[in-house]
Amino acid sequence: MKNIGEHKAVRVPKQARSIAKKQKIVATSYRLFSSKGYYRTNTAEIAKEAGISTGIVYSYYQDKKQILLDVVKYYISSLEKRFEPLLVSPVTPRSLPSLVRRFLKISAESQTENREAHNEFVALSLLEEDIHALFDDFEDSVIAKLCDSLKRGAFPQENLLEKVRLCYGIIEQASHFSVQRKIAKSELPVMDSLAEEAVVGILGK
Amino acid sequence: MKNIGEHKAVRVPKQARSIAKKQKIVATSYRLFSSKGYYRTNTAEIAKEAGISTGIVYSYYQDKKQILLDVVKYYISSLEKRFEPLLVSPVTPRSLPSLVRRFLKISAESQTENREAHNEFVALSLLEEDIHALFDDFEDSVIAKLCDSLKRGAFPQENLLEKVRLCYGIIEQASHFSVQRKIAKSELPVMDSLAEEAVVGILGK
Amino acid sequence: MKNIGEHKAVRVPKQARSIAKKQKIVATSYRLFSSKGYYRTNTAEIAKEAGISTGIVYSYYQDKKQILLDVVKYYISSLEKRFEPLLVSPVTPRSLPSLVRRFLKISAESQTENREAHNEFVALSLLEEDIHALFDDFEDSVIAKLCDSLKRGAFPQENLLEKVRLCYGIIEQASHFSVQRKIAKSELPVMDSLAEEAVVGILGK
Amino acid sequence: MKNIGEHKAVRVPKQARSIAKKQKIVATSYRLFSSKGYYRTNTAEIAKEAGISTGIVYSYYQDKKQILLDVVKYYISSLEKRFEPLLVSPVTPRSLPSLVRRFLKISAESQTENREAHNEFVALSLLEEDIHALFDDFEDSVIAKLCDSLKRGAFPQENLLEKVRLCYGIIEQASHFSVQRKIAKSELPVMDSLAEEAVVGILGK
DNA sequence: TATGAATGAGAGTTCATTCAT
DNA sequence: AATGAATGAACTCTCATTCAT
Repeated sequence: MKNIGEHKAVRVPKQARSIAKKQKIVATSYRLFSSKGYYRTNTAEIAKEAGISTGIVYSYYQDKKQILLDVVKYYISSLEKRFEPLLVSPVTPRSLPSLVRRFLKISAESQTENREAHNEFVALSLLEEDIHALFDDFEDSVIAKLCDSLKRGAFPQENLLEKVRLCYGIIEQASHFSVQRKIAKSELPVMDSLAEEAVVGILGK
Repeated sequence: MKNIGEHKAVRVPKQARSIAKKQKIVATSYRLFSSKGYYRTNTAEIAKEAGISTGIVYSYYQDKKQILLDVVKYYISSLEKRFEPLLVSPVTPRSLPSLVRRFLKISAESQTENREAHNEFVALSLLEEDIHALFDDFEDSVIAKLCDSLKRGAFPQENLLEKVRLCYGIIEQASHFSVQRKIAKSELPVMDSLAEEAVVGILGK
Repeated sequence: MKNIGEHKAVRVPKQARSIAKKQKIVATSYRLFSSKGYYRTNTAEIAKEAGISTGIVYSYYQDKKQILLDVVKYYISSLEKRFEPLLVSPVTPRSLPSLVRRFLKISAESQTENREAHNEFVALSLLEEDIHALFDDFEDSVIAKLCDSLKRGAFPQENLLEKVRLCYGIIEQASHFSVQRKIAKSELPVMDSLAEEAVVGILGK
Repeated sequence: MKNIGEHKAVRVPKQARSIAKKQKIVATSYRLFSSKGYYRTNTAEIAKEAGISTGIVYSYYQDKKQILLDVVKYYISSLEKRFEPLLVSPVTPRSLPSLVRRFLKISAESQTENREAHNEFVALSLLEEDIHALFDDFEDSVIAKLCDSLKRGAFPQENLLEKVRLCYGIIEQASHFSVQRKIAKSELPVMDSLAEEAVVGILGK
C-alpha cells in the first residue's frame, strides 16, 4: 500500500487555465502560510480558500511540502524583483552610500510589507533543509552580483566576497531593527547612518 | 482545545523531588527539540525519555507550549552563562578588539555546539510571539550590559545604544557564517577580522 | 455511490474502432491487475496506459468492477483456448494417462506463465461472488466436456461427474505444487506420477 | 514527516486488561473481515464495533495490516485446534480410512462454519505474501505431523512427503466441494468415498 | 465522441490532552 | 502524587466517478 519507489503523476500545467489554477494555489497558500503559519494551515483550508477541491490540489502538487517550496520560490522571486534594480549598474565609491541607503530602504520595506511572510519563511528555512537551500541560492546570487558591481566600480578586490557577505548581513540586521524592534522611530535614521558608515568603511579598505 | 479563560491547576513544585522532575522534563525536551524539532517531538516521547508518565507532565505544564517556553528559558540561561564573563568589566578602547574576538569566539562556539538547538529555537522565535519575547529580553539585557561596560570605559556616548545593537548584530552575523555557511575554513579569520574592524570603527567614533 | 436501481447508459460498441478501444481497456487492465493487483490499480492508470481518457472508460464500463469482470472473462477465454485441444476427442483407458499428463503440463504452464494473474484472479473469485460465478461456469464446462469424452471412451459411468470433479481438483492441486510451492524441482515428476495414478485409479473403477 | 527508519512504540500488553482488549480487537476484526472483507473494513469501524476509540487501536497495532496478520494467526490457531486430535496417534493401514473420513468431516465443518472467513483469508493469502507464509507454515506443520504418524504406522516411506501433500490437497478439494459447490447434498457421500479411496490408494502403494 | 480537470467522501494514522485507577 | 491507557478530532492524501468543454 505504500507505493514505494513509484512516482505519482503530477500535472505539469501548460494551458492557461491550469497555470492560473496553480498560481491560485500558490497565492492562497502564501496568504495562509503568512497569516497562520505553514504547520497550522491544512490542505483542506488551502483548497477551500482557493475555491477548489482538496483532490485537485494533489494533481498539481505531490504533497503539502511541495506547495511550500513553490510558495517560498514565489516569495523569493518577489524579493528578486525588488532588489534587481540595485544590482545592475557598477558601483563607484561615490555612489556606494546611496546604494546602501536604497538597499536599506528596500530591505526594510520588503520586510515590513510582508512581515508575517518574512518571519514564517525565514523560520522555515531554519527548520527545513530544502527551504534553506532556496534562500541560500538567492543570497548567493545577490552577493555575487554585488561583487561584480563593485569590481566594475574599481573597489579593492582583496577578500571582496567576505566583505560583501558581511555588509549584506549588516544591512539585513539594520533593516531588521527597523521592522521587528520596538526602537523609537526617531532612532531609525541613526541606525541607517551607522550601517551605511560601517559598510562604506568595510568596502573602502 | 485551548480552554481559554479557564485555569487548570498546575503544580508549582517546591519539594526537591518535584523540582528535579521538572528539570528532567526540560532537559529531555531540550534534547529532543534540538535533535528532532519541536513539532516532530510528541509528549509521549518526552515522558518516556524522561522516565515519567505522560500524565504527570500535565501536572507540571499546562500544555506542550509551556514546556517549550521553559526549554527556551533554559537555553537562554545557558547563553547567559557563556556571555556573562564578557559583560562584567569595563571596556577600554585598548581592550575592545580583544573583547570582540572573545565575543566572536564564544558566539561561534555556542552556535556550533548547539547548532541544532540554535536553529530550532531561533526559528521558533520567529514563529511564536512569546518565544520571541524571551530572546528579545535576553538580547536587551546583553546590550544594556555592554552599553554599561562601554560607558565605564569612556567610549563616546552618542547614540551608544544603536551602535551597540548594530555591533551585536554584526557579531551574530559573523559567527553565523562560521557555523552555517559553507565558507572555506581558511576564510573564517578574514571574516572575523572584518567584523572586528567594523565594530571597532563603529564604537570608536 | 452505487446508484442502485438507476441505469446509466453504457455504450455497447459495434463499430470496429469502439470494439478495439474496449479490448484495449481490457488488455491494459489485465496487465495492470496481474502485476499490481486489482485494488492497487486505479482507473486513471488504466486509462493512461491504454492511451485514452478516464472519462471514456466510463462510457464503456459502468464502474471499475465491470472492467474486472471483463478482464476475468478474457483470462478465462485464454484458459479455454489452452484446454480446448484436450477436450475434443474421446478418451480411452489407454489414452487416459497421456491425457492426464498433458493436462498437468498445460495447467502448470498456464499457472506459471500467468502466475500473477492466476493468483490475483483466483483470490478475487473468493472475494467477489460474480467473479466466482465466472470461474464456476468455466470449470463446469470443462468438466462436462471431460465427462462427455470419457463416456464416449467407454469409461464406467457410475458417479462419473463426481469422479471427474475430483480428478480435476487433483490435477489443479498437483500443478499448483509445481508452481507455487518451493518443492525441489526433482520432486515434480514424482508428484505428477502420483497424480496420474490417482486419476487413473479413480476413473478406472 | 515520514518517520523513515523510526519505529513506533507498540504496546506489548502484559496485563490482563490489555490482553483482553487486544483480543477484543482481533475478535472484532475477525468478524468484520469475514463478513465485509478486509479491504472494505476500515479502522474506525473496527474501533467502534470493539467499543474503543480509533486511537487506541494504534497503540496495539502498528497498522491495519498487522491486525490482519493477528486475525489470520487467530484463524489458523483455531484450525490447529480442530485438526490436532487427528495428528497425534500413529496411523495403520486399517485405521487410515477412518482417519481420512474424520479429516474430510472436520475440514468440511471448518470451512462451513467459517465459510466467509475461510474464503477471505485464503484469498488474502494469495494477495499478500506474509499472509501466504502463515498458511504455508500451518500446512507444512500438518503435513509433517501426518508423515510422522504414517511412518510410525509402518506405511511405505518412498516419496512419502509428496504423497501426503497430494492427499492433503485431495481432501481439501473434496471438502471444498461440500462447502462451496452447489452439488446435491445426496452426492456428497459419493465424493467423500472417492476421496477416501484415492487417498488410501496413494498412501498404500 | 472524447477529454482530463475536478470532485469530495473516505481512508489510515497521529497526538495533545484527559481521566479512571 | 502518579500512571499510562484511552480519547477523538484533525491531519494528509487517494481515487472512483462526474461533467464542463
